[in-house]
This record gives sequence, C-alpha cells and structure tokens, in this order.
Amino acid sequence: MIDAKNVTISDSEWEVMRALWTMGKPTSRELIDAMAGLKGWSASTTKTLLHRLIEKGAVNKIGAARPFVYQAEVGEAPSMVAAANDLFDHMCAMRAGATIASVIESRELSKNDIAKLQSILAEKAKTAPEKVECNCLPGHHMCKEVDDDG
Amino acid sequence: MIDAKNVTISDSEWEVMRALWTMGKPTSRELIDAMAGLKGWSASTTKTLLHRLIEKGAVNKIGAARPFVYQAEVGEAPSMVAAANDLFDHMCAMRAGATIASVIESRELSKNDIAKLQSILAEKAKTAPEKVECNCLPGHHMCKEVDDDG
DNA sequence: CTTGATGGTTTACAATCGTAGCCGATAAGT
DNA sequence: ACTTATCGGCTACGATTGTAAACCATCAAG
Repeated sequence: MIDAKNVTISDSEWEVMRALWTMGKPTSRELIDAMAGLKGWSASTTKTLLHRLIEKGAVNKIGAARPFVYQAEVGEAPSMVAAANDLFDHMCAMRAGATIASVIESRELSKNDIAKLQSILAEKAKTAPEKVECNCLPGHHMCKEVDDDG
Repeated sequence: MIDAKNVTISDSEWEVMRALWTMGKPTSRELIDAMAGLKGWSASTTKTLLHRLIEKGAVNKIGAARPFVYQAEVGEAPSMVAAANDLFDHMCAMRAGATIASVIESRELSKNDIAKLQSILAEKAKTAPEKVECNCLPGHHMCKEVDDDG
C-alpha cells in the first residue's frame, strides 16, 4: 500500500503502474501481455487491477473506440518520492541516515547520480545538526544509538 | 505490507513494531497506552495487532507469570533496510538516484550521517557506470530520461 | 469466599487485495 | 449474414487488514 497523490495503490496495482509508466500508452492487450510475461498473471487479473486503478483515479482510459489505450494519471517520479517519503515517515528519524546508507550501497547509481547526491550532501552539511533526535514517542527520546543493528 | 525476515508486516502492525523497538520490553499495558496516545487506538486493537505479530513470529512474549512483557523478535535496523530495499526493488533502477536525492533533501541528517554517506559515495564513484539501464521490462529499455518529472 | 480489576484469548465484521472466471458486445473472417 | 476471436465489464471468493467487542482467567481487595 503505497500512497501517491492521496490514493492508496496496492502492491499488485503498483506493478501495473510500473508497466504503464514504462510503456506509455499501451492498449489493454499490450499491458496484459506484459504482465503475463513479468508476473505470470492471467488476463483477468491485469484487467481487474487496471479497472481498480481507473476507479482510484490513478489511470486514464483514453479513446472512444474499442481498443482503448491506458495511461498513468499520476507521474512516476512523484509517486516514487511519495512512496519513499511514506516509508521514511514511518521510521525513527534517527535511523534515516543508516537506512539511506544501506540503500545507496545496494543500488546501482550512475556517475551523474552520485555527483548530484554529493552536491546535495555538501550543501546539507552546512546546516546539519550534530545529532538527530528520536521522534518515535513524542517527548521522549528513547531510541538507542544507531549502531546496535540486531 | 513491508517485508522483514520473510514475514509480511502490515502498516498497523508496523506501528506497533516501532513502539516496541522504542520501548524495548514493555508490558501490554504500556504498549496499549503508548498506541492509544500515538494513534488513538482502543486497547483491543493494540492487543489484536500484538497477537498477530506474535503469530507471525515478529514479536516474543516473554515471562511465565501474568504480566508478560513483549519484545520485538526482528531487529529495527534490518527491518528498515529490508523495507527500503523492498521499495527500491519495485521501482525502475533508473529512478533510484533521483528518489534517493529527494529523500536526502527532505530528511534531517546529522553531520555524522552525512559524512558517512559522503564516504560511501566517494567509494562508489570509483566504479560507477556512466548510465544506469532501465530494468522495468526485461530486454527493453523504454524508460525516458530521469528528469521528466510529471 | 465473593468480587472486581487487569490482562490475555476468541470471535466479529466490513473493507481491501490477489487472483481469476464468465458474459455480452463488437469487429473480423468466410 | 453467420461464426468466431477480442475486448471490456461484472461477478466471485478466499485471505489479509483495520478496528474492536466479548469473553475468560487470575490475582488482589474486601
């Protein structure tokens, strides 16, 4: 369940969105085939998910004639950012640094990506606090130091 | 639904885990009060979630006598990392850089966090590719360039 | 010993999700 | 025109989730 533009998109629906973002304006057939290949879903499954996404306003059905094409209504990048924020909003602020570190370590990033991140970090370093406070239970700072991974 | 240690922990359950991680080994009463304060849940709701987490093996009931204490069985940091990986595994590899950038921009990070990230990035820069390929539909690279946020 | 508080266990129930079959309309082939 | 393959809509159904009440056991107080 990931939130993008105030609607809740389920995991399976999310997969359909991914395909839609990649394919642009596919017909249902193209989408069905793609999902069949990617996830092994039956045609009905993809159709259902597509319909639910339309109901939720995350996808548009375009055209008047019979082979409609479908298009994502919510953008890919904003949805990614929303999903990531949703995740980090639900973890202790103290853990964000270590978690980001782990993500960076495990992902493939281009030279350009890295340069951008470095520049953001350099800027951020200027005003960074010595320590981030735990925000788990308001008023208390009960989280232990970060490195007790267990 | 976030995956940590091969069990699926739902959103609400996740909130309970957060409290457990913060509180350590609370009694059910303490936990119930915390969740009532944080989320406005009734005692029953917290009890149900706690039970489901125990069934799922994510939480341990400790003690033999009547006021048991409860403890998270899965660690906080690994769960965070698992959740983050889960998220990034389900987005186009091309988008990872921009998404991480947005996360870094919106989070509070300590000087130490930043230094650590900078060191990881410096290391990673040595072997970084010029460009990350789209991995959305295998065999094709259909994703547009990253900066068409819309 | 009865009683009530406190904590633990079962049951409930509507909403959403994952997964998919079936049906009706329309377009295409013969 | 008649049959058939497609496409889109409706129906289905068990599992999980969010939310919580009801019930039961046990300990302490009277």
